[in-house]
Amino acid sequence: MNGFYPRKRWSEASIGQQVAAHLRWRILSKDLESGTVLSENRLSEEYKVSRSPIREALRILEREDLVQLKRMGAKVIGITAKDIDEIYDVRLMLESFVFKQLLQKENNDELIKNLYMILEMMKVAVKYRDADEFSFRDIEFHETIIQSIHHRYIGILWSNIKPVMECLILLDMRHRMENHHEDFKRVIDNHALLIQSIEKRDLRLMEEAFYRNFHDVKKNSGGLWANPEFLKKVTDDHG
Amino acid sequence: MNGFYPRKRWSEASIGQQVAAHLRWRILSKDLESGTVLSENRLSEEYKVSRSPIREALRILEREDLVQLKRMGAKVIGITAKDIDEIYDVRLMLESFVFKQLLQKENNDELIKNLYMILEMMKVAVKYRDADEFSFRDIEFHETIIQSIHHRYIGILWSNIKPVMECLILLDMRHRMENHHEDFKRVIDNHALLIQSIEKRDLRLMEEAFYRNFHDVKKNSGGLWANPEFLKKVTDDHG
DNA sequence: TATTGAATACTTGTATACAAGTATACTATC
DNA sequence: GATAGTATACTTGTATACAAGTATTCAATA
Repeated sequence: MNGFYPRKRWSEASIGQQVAAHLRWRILSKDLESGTVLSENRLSEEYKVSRSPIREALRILEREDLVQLKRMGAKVIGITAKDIDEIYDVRLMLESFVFKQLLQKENNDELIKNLYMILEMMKVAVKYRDADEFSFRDIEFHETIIQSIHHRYIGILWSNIKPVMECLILLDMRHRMENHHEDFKRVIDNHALLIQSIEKRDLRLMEEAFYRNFHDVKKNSGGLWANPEFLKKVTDDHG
Repeated sequence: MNGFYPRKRWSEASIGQQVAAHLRWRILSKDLESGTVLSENRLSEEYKVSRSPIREALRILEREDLVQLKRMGAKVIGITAKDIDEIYDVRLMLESFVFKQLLQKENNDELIKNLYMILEMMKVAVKYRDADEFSFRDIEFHETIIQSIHHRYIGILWSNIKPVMECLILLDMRHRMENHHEDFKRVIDNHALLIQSIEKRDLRLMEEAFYRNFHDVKKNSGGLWANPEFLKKVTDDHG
């Protein structure tokens, strides 16, 4: 398994949440193949905990559509290349919504300041080649935008896709940091562009920034999703 | 409490899901006031079941942001008038996204056929003054649109807001059926307009249909949200 | 009177026990 | 050999037991 998460305050989470995070990681990194059937008892033995937290974990993953709870065991659903495209689509949808709301506010200075600060931190993370730190800052960047309008249901929706995105970005960034370090400049630039679009209230610019990021992340560059081996695994999944 | 749900195959759901549905109803119908602290033990006694399903129920409601799980008890968050506005916003966002995807398909006949069928059923429900049936068909109508593009994460997001929307619509429609029966013609018309916009691939028409429905549902007509007494309760909540 | 401190009651998180249902494997029979 | 039927092992759903931690209450003391 790809080294799992950085131990980032997991200690204060319940065992169920920890197991969920671990299973999520295993599913998204293809350690657990799609179609695998998980039994509460076996997981209970494997993780050396009782069934209660295991059940909690499976419910969490069910909500994220990573497993399907059936009469007999929890079937791993996993994620395909198409799904990865789609989850980025959804984030774009959320941020477009937010952007339009921001246009109606007279003052977004606070948000812009925060975004620039996060951007600086992303640069530092690149400088020190810390893929994990970069990933978390990346997530924080987008979360900051999305939460800036204090829209309850937008927040709920975001919280629903966040864990999966976090895993995907971590996986991707770790891969890039190893193999395609030059990518990060482009990613940074795209984020800078995004801030500027908010500053200038320029919808076109925002869409361009998104389009570029979309392209850079998923197609033209050396991301994990462009890795034929990984992609094959990902594509075969739902076959 | 407002009569609760019609007993619609609840039997096959687990106790936890049933309790969650019941609590959701109590929260959204303001039977349980915002700020109330629920204890697993007390709920366990009240519903005459063990803590296991109660815990499951509370986790479900936490994901829907209806309660906040704290160290000591689960605090009811409830819902405000602003929240109701926002959840409709979010559904509009989802359906706009879907609409744009539908524009790229060459053939939406199947979807359109299904929508017309559901619309007919809504008319029948009105004719027989069955508010519950109407509500479920209404939900089904929108769900049919949203699921039509088979977009995994859009589906997940919808499943997240669906239970709350279902409750809200049920509450609202029951109220209208009693007090403002004439409203239903307008609602039907708006839905017909929405189908036509898909048929004609007319984005403007869709937005108009949405705008009308939005207005009819929440502002100009005799819905529950226009009921000063209920609205006061709703507004005071987060105070 | 105000404050400190201990006892108590209540909270959640986890482990375990039990019940009901399902798939599987094996045996007996045709 | 094929099939029907039963026994067994495994599954989830629910109930209960136990542990650790927190708020509250109430009394003793400054």
